[in-house]
Amino acid sequence: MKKSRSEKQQRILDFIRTFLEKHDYPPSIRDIQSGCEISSTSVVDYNLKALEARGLIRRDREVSRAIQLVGTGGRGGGAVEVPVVGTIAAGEPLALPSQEGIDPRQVDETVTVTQEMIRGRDQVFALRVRGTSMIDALINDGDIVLMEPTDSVADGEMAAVYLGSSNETTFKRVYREGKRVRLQPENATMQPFHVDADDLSVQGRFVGVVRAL
Amino acid sequence: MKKSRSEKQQRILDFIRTFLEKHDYPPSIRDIQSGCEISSTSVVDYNLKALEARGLIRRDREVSRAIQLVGTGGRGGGAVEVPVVGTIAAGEPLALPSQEGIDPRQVDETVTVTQEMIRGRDQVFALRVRGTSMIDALINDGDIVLMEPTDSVADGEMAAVYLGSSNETTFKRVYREGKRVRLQPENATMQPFHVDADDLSVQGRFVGVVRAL
DNA sequence: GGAGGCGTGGAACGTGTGTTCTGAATCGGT
DNA sequence: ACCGATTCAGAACACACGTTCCACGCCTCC
Repeated sequence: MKKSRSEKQQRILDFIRTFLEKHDYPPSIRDIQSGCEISSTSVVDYNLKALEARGLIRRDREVSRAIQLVGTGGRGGGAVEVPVVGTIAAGEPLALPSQEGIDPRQVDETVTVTQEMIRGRDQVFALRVRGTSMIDALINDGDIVLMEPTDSVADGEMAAVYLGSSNETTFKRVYREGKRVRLQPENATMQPFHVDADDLSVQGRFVGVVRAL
Repeated sequence: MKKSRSEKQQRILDFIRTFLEKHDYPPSIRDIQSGCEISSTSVVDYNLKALEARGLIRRDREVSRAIQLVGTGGRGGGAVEVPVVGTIAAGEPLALPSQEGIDPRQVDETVTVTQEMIRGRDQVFALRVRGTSMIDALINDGDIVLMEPTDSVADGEMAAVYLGSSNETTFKRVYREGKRVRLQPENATMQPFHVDADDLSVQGRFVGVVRAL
């Protein structure tokens, strides 16, 4: 009576999820055993190790109930971890990771935001802002902006744009003016400047800001 | 060397919160013991029972790590519901509920913020800001500010203050100047004004801001 | 058929962990 | 100063729990 390899593991995973939802603390090995009608604790341990190897959970050894879901957005709550992938400033280059599939585990810094801040948007990442060029848009030096990957924005939107000729990335409002594009700071003491539309590629659209406290 | 009754319990509560944030599972009694530098497990148990009696946590007996936060926002997962208790603006009165024991269930509107925004502070409430008098502090019309109840603030802090003679509440930076107090807007086009220190009572200290998207 | 890998059963071991008990220290009010 | 209530210290107990070990059935491949 063999079951497919992942079926039992999937069942364990679901049990952990519902248990977590119900109790707000993770189940013990023996909770899983009785909850999934498994005959032995060693079988549970065996499958938990497999799940950990697959990266679906994380465990702390020798600690009871030390099971953490890492698969579907951590815990079901209203909070989301967003990776801070770098710093953005006028006049400085910024290397962005590949747009798709940013792995939160590869980024050592993350910010926690509520789901309503990203409103269901996918692949949101975050950038630390350097400088006060967007101060009038209430974005200060040191703030963290949430960005949604895209390659085009509507007129007047705030976006992170890459300028090929000068190899730099900057954060401005973007206005199309024929074949040229106007990059407008939100700072009364700064002047807008214009670049060729072909020289510019949009990296991401502004979604929200998190104040650095 | 006696500490105030709730100080140790507050510390335990904060520790549980941060532990939960870091590990995604609740701490054991001995985790709390070492984390809060408490000498005995029985003391932890004693205070946990007190916290449970006050309704701030929930526990399952005979089960390890079965501590659930119920006080501020249910789950410890990083998101907290903060009640929006009113609107604050220069020149308009505002009725604040009793400082202590604001019941989130009595307020129909709440904002969801991450726990790191309130950093373990207790009794945080929120106010919707009307007007642009604090625009230079990056607080705009329509934004929601998080406030911590207090009756005194350090010089230069932003606070919600009530002026008895004019029966109004306003949100400004507060500077003591002898027997008078200077209320300083954060808007270059506005002038500060002064009130008698006796006429002023501090309602809450600025903790953070949530942008209205 | 034999070897090896994989999933399973059952049991035992060591320790992590909640609980409880006994006293002492501290606090608050009369 | 006295006394009850509260809080704290330290130890011990009982068991919940993660871990490990060994044996067995099942499958695949040579």
